[in-house]
Amino acid sequence: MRTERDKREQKMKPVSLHTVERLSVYRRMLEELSHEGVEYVHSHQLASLVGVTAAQLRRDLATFGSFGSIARGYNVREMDRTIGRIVGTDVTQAVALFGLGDLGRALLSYRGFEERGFNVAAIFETDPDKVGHVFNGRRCYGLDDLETVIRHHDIRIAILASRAEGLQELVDRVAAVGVRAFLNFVPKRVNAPADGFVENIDISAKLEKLSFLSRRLD
Amino acid sequence: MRTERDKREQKMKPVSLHTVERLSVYRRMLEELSHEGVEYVHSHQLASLVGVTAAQLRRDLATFGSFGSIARGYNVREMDRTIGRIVGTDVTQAVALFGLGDLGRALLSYRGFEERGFNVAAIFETDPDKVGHVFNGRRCYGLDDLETVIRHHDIRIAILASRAEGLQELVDRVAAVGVRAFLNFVPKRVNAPADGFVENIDISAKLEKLSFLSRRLD
DNA sequence: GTGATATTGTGATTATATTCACTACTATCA
DNA sequence: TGATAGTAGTGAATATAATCACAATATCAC
Repeated sequence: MRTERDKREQKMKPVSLHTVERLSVYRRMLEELSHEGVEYVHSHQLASLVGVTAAQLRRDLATFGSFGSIARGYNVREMDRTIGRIVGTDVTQAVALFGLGDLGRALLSYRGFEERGFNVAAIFETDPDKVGHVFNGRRCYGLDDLETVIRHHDIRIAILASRAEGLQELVDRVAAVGVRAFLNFVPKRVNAPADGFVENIDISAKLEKLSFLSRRLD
Repeated sequence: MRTERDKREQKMKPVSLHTVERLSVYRRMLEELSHEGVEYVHSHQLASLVGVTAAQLRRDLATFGSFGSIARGYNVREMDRTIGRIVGTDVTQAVALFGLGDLGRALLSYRGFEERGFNVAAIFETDPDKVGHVFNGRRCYGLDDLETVIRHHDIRIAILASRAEGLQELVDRVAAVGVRAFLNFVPKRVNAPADGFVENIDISAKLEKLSFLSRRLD
């Protein structure tokens, strides 16, 4: 049998995830330029600013259409908005934070969420001392309320900053309510639910990579 | 024409950075297995646990030699040690943390550093209220002492969690004292110094990637 | 207007990463 | 001991990503 998803992905042009990640990088630089009052930018300028080749930048953008004008380059503000539309941050999305330890607290005061249209609508914790209180203007719930709160706020993305124990079970339970995207800070492998995605942020792995690279020069 | 760099890289076997990143993932799972008392593991078992193909796992390991035994698989503890030796975490390395805001504080209490042989030997801050004090057992210095402290502790890796302003200048100054590896949490592009490496941890980019992916299903 | 210039978007090419598929082998057990 | 089942390591094939290089064309100076 062929699922709905198969059919859709067959029709849909495959997009490189490398490209999608770079869009965010371009976008940040575009906003910096916009802030400086720059109106138009050429591919080789922007590319050099973010450290990629001009050809790659053009190819990345061409994946989604044709946005530049010959001999004038790309309109900074327009391209910023376009990328926002592509990645889907043109409308605010509700996210839930799981775990309010040191990392969770740091994430709560991370301004990048709102800047990019992500609204931390709820916090979940197992610690009864935290449940029921409000942190940085966000209410902290116990896991009993999980389904209700996620549905009520229409949560789209879950940020995992909890303990490693029971993480997979938590993910599965959250996925069952309809959440498909998980940003995982916990140094523990989780399987993505069906039709879902897990992105891992692995500090140790990055550190070990750096260690490997710098050792190589000696 | 053949450049100096070409010659050097020809001698040195090129190693895929994808492979290096996966080594860390394998390693974490190996430690979990070791903790559970597992002595030997087959490529397809370990591969399925971490979500890669068995062929890829074997290829990754084969980059660095031949560690498994036919029909018995890989010795869990030995492979763990081997990976440690490859990435260079068999000896403790001193790292410095730049910036003691919310994120910096969270990183200070992140146990992954010590677990992987990284010792946060010093903190640097511009806020005079913090300079001179001790946080989580680590002394906080002002930028005046930068060169002295880095040399004294033989700092190898810099973790960037400061403000975006003046980041490039900071990196260049730190690189001038011999630090070649930078782990950048600041949402701002930095150019790697000559013979140096910058690894970015970009939370917004990961979020936008998730947003893109989950939107795609609708 | 018009020609000179410079840039985008893209087909063709190259480089890199992953997977396939098989060989040589080793532990196990009859 | 010898047959068997099943695995690691790897050359070959495939898939994916990055780069090259150029045709088409918009802008601008005059």
